[in-house]
Amino acid sequence: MFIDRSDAVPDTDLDALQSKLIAFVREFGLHRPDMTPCGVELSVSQAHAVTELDGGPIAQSELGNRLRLTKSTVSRLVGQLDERGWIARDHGESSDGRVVTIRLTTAGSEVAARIAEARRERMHRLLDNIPDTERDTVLRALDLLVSASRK
Amino acid sequence: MFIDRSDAVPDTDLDALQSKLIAFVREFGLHRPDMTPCGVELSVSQAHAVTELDGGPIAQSELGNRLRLTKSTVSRLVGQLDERGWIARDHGESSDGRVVTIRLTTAGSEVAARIAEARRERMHRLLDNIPDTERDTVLRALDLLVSASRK
DNA sequence: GAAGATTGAGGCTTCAATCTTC
DNA sequence: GAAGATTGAAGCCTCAATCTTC
Repeated sequence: MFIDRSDAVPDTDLDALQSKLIAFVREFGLHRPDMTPCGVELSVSQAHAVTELDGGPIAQSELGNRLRLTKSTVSRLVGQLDERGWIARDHGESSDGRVVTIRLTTAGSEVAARIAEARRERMHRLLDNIPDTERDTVLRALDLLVSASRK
Repeated sequence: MFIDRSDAVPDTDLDALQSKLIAFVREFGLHRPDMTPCGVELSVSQAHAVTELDGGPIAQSELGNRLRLTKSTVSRLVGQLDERGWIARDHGESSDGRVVTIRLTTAGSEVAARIAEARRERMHRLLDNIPDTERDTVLRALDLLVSASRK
């Protein structure tokens, strides 16, 4: 009993995708969680969290869902952002007494703006190294990879 | 004094690339270094190392270069693989007494084969969710991203 | 009992300092 | 002094257990 894949993906494409994905992860430094992205003095997750919170206050659990992080990770992450004075924890926002709502402070919003600018800089450097005619290709390919990963 | 970018990349593309890249990192689980990839009981770096060593024996420093990992990380990584009996450290391979050569043991080669198969499975699931006509697009886009990251 | 949040223990990676060899 | 390798200290993330609230 075996799986028939004669009509599916050729092995050469599989090997190519593997090596290319690994190469990209390494080159872009995605295997360094505590690396300061874009030259800003914070971790990758802290940057993602602040960016996400810049869209408005959300529940701590929801932040975890969007960042794909565990409850414990989010708890400590939020604690760090709180110590830095970048976020505030509201405990009476929801009718549910268990949920903690996170919102950006004024200082936090300023950090979010700096992060956005720094990250835009890095993306700029990246896109500058890609031919104009290929940029749409890259953007669409990332869309395909994201949606394919979700399934 | 400001930078003129009228002929460069539009901001909409920058924002798009940012969010797409972040989304891909999260969806594909790239922010979890110790996650067992492809269902195999080892870390991401261990899997990468074994895969790299499957091409033949190399110096420990060279392994670090290919994996984009620090000397200390590689030292501990190699130590773990040695404890598991998957690699062997030769110390007289090179004429240089400082260099340590790493080679896969028989057990290590078997692990490499299992990893390759498991990763191929995952890539297969990923590619199956991408339309046939778009697969070349994705592969070329990854090439562009890797080379653009290197510069 | 289930869900949101927190805390303790352990793994992965980095930086800095140290040792050995060149 | 420079380069390869190792060890100590610290940050980030996960799992498991615990507490609170529903």
